[in-house]
Amino acid sequence: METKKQIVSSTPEPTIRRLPMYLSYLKNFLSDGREYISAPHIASDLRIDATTRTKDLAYIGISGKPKIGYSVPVLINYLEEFLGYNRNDLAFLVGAGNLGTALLKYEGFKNTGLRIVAAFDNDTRKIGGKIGGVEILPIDKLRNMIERMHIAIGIITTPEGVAQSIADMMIGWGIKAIWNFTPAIIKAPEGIFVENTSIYSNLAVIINKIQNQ
Amino acid sequence: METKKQIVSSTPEPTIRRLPMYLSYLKNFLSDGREYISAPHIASDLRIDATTRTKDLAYIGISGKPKIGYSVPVLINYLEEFLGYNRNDLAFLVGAGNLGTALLKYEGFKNTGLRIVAAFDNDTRKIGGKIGGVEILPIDKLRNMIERMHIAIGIITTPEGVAQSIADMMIGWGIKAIWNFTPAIIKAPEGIFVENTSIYSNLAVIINKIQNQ
DNA sequence: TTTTAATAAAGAATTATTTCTTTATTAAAA
DNA sequence: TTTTAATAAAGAAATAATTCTTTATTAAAA
Ligand SMILES: NC(=O)c1ccc[n+]([C@@H]2O[C@H](COP(=O)([O-])OP(=O)(O)OC[C@H]3O[C@@H](n4cnc5c(N)ncnc54)[C@H](O)[C@@H]3O)[C@@H](O)[C@H]2O)c1
Ligand SMILES: NC(=O)c1ccc[n+]([C@@H]2O[C@H](COP(=O)([O-])OP(=O)(O)OC[C@H]3O[C@@H](n4cnc5c(N)ncnc54)[C@H](O)[C@@H]3O)[C@@H](O)[C@H]2O)c1
Repeated sequence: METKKQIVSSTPEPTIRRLPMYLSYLKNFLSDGREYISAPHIASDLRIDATTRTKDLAYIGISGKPKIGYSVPVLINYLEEFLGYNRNDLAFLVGAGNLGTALLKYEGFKNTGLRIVAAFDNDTRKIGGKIGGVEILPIDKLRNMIERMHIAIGIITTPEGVAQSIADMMIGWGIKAIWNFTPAIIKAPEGIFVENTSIYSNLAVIINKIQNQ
Repeated sequence: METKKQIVSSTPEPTIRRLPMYLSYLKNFLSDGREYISAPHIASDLRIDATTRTKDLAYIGISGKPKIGYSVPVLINYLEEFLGYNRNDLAFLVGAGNLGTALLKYEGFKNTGLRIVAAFDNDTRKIGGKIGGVEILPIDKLRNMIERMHIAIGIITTPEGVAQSIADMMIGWGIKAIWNFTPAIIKAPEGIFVENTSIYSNLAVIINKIQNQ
């Protein structure tokens, strides 16, 4: 039987993961007052092959001028647009513990399009309080709130053991993407996107490098 | 001119990043009381191709039995050994703020080989105190402490702007690997390994997925 | 025993990503 | 102007990683 492969000409994931790095670098560069930057320049600073970088930027639809390079402010604009920093994506966070608190207090999200509009916990001592200006609500309000506010992104910072059940709830009530900070492997149906921020993966790479000198 | 390519037959990085996932999954599986597990079984649960998984496990030197699968306790042992969870790798953390505090309090590191033995900050209100049982020391003690304790791993959770200067210090005094949680791009000489845990990269992937439905 | 079916292992093919090479463009210098 | 050199863009090649295919192994069933 013949299967037709669907061609989804989208930006490669490695590219997407590199884009915030360019943005951080360029903002820094701009603060030095320089207006144009060239591919080889970025490449040598970032230790990425110049071609890779040129292609990354081509994906987001910006081109430079030979002999001159790219306009840094334009580049920054394009990157922010592509990364959705001009959008306003609302998210809920479940698990206002150590990590949850750090995320709720995190100033860095202000520059991105992400806004955590409420947090949920099952610890009565936390419920009713505010962290980083965000209210902590009882977990049984989650359903109503997701449905009412059409929240698309759910952040999970609960203990590993309850992560799947929280995810199931979120998905059931309409969340489209889950940002999972726990080591749990979240199972989700087709169409629901799960992104893991796994500190253990990073640690594994570090330890592996150290072991092999 | 001819250049001879050095063949470093090491475990691929994607594999290394997946290993902690297997470990988490298998520990969970073990708690159900089952002793053996097969490749297709893991594969379907983890939504990774069965071959990929078999190859991943082959890299860490474990083989299964046809018709039976792998012994879960043995698999767990091998994974923990490979990931260095039986080692005792000492680390320093610089920047005892929101994120630093979460990491210092994090119970999860206890199972891994990583031990954060001291934290450093330049905020006099924090210095002298303890977070998660770890002492907060003044930043100017960093040199002496790294040299005396032969610390190999440096964790950076300071504001982005000072990250490079902290890294330079760490490298100068003998740190071999830097775990950078800031969005800064850390420049380091050959031989010093820098691992970035970049929340922005994760966010970028999520937003990109949402934008393209 | 012999057969069967589940499974691991090895190898081949495919796909994705990066790096290298060539060509085209253009601002600045001659 | 014309030439030069820096650079982007396009295309080709190489590399890395994943997925598919075949073969070998082995415990359980017949
Ligand atoms: N602390 C870190 O630095 C860090 C780093 C990486 C990953 N993580 C992971 O993040 C998760 C949280 O870690 P932490 O250190 O913040 O733990 P924590 O115990 O401090 O926080 C967990 C929070 O979840 C709440 N909670 C528990 N069950 C709940 C439920 N059923 N519904 C709603 N809320 C519930 C708790 O009340 C608590 O506030 C863990 O899975 C951990 O592995 C933590
Ligand atoms: N908070 C989060 O959830 C989060 C998530 C991802 C990444 N980050 C990144 O982690 C870093 C820290 O974030 P945060 O929210 O914890 O910020 P924070 O301001 O709470 O913490 C920064 C800490 O660094 C200390 N510090 C500042 N300059 C220093 C110096 N020169 N030497 C030693 N210590 C110094 C400060 O005193 C403070 O304690 C930032 O770069 C941020 O982008 C934070």
